[in-house]
Amino acid sequence: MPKSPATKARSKRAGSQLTPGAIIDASLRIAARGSEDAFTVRRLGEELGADPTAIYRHFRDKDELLLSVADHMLGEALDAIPDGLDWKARLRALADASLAVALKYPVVGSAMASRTTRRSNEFRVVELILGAVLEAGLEGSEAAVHYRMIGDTLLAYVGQQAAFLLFDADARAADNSAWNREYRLVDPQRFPHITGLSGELAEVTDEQIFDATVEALISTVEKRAAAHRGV
Amino acid sequence: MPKSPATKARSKRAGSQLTPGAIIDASLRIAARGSEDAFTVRRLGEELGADPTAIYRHFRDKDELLLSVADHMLGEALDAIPDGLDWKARLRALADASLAVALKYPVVGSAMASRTTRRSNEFRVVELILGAVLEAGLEGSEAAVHYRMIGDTLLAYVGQQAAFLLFDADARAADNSAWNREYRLVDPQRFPHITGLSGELAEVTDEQIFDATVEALISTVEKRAAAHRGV
DNA sequence: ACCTGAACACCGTTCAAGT
DNA sequence: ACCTGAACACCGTTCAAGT
Repeated sequence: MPKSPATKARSKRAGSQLTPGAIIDASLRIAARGSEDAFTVRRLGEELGADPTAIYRHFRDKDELLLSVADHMLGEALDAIPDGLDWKARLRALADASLAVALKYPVVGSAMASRTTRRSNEFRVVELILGAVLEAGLEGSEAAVHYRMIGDTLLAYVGQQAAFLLFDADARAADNSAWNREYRLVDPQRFPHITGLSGELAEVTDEQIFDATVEALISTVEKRAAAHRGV
Repeated sequence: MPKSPATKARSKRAGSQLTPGAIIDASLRIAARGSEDAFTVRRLGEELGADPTAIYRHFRDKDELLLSVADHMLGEALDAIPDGLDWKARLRALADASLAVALKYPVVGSAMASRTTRRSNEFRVVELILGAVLEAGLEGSEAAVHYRMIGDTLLAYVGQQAAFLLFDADARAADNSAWNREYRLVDPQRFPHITGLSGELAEVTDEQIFDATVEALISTVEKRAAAHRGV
């Protein structure tokens, strides 16, 4: 496809037709390769067939590029959420889609865990969460605080999972097997609870943890809304 | 104090008495300077009065050093938790102490958000959380899953806050003022909830968000324990 | 107006050489 | 047995030079 006649005009001078969109697309392709391909300015230049420093004509620095890529990812997550869901199902769908997109592009997912893109798709996410907590029955500053609780917790958790994917295979394996190694060998006198639950601890899955966290956020909103109605 | 006669023997050859403990202490001093002092191998050599590469005689690589420093931080957090608290107060104290220590040494706090130190103080934290959820009334795999929910969520949240502290002042200011800038200028037709709550959103504090998150974790454990007793 | 490429000021880590 | 210091293979970014 890159060699078809239709694209000839765009490449008459190799790599000289850079646009912000083309740079973001190339960034997403590199990010999707996870830890196998470092997301560097030089690698990005290669992917674009241009000089590594050409991107500085379109983005102030790498951070601004990352924010734009992250906002693109939020858009991808939002587009995966179907219409017509009630507030709980909307929050669950947002959580699942956010995790999926962060694991798909882990370099960006982890780098953006403590940032705000302040771009259009982030506005859509905020509007979605606010709509959910308002539908649940929260109002005013209580709605605002609980939106932040949900947004920050989701972002942090999802970024944490993405960052873990970026460690080299050895470090990941060591962390994953810790429950079956270091935690099995712990002194039963000093750590009776760890010893007593070592089997159950080794069997907990990432899905169980994520589900429990999301349900904790949802049921907290529900509980606050019920308390509010009771007043 | 470093110049007292008692310490003379230790410094007859400048910087030649490195120990893992001295390297960890120097790391903590650098980390405590936050974004003002980069936590690099070269900077660490300076702080120790030794060649930058001397630390490789005591730690396999920088990651192993970071894990040791992080475990030291967990010890500092644990030592700040008083005895005799009930399970809810213990979890609240752990959350507060973890946040405090991560904000005190933000470089390490943010780098370790998705890691497991597998060292002694981490065992103590696990034992504390497991003890709390067991005291609340959870058992077996339910205790294990809820321990992971609390541990992972706290670590992720606290790491996110620490990472935010590391951005340069400009980026931090831009993120903090977003609620008073970008979010105020949003299209009221497309984003009615953001528009309606813009005042409340700008006033939410980090403390409110952290408290709401910790209470969400605690009340989820309480709710599950009550459901369990009901069976 | 945009792209190039040399250059700068950094990183973490290795390894032969010292003591 | 431990420390040194040159060296390597990287980073992001700047800036004068090209077109």
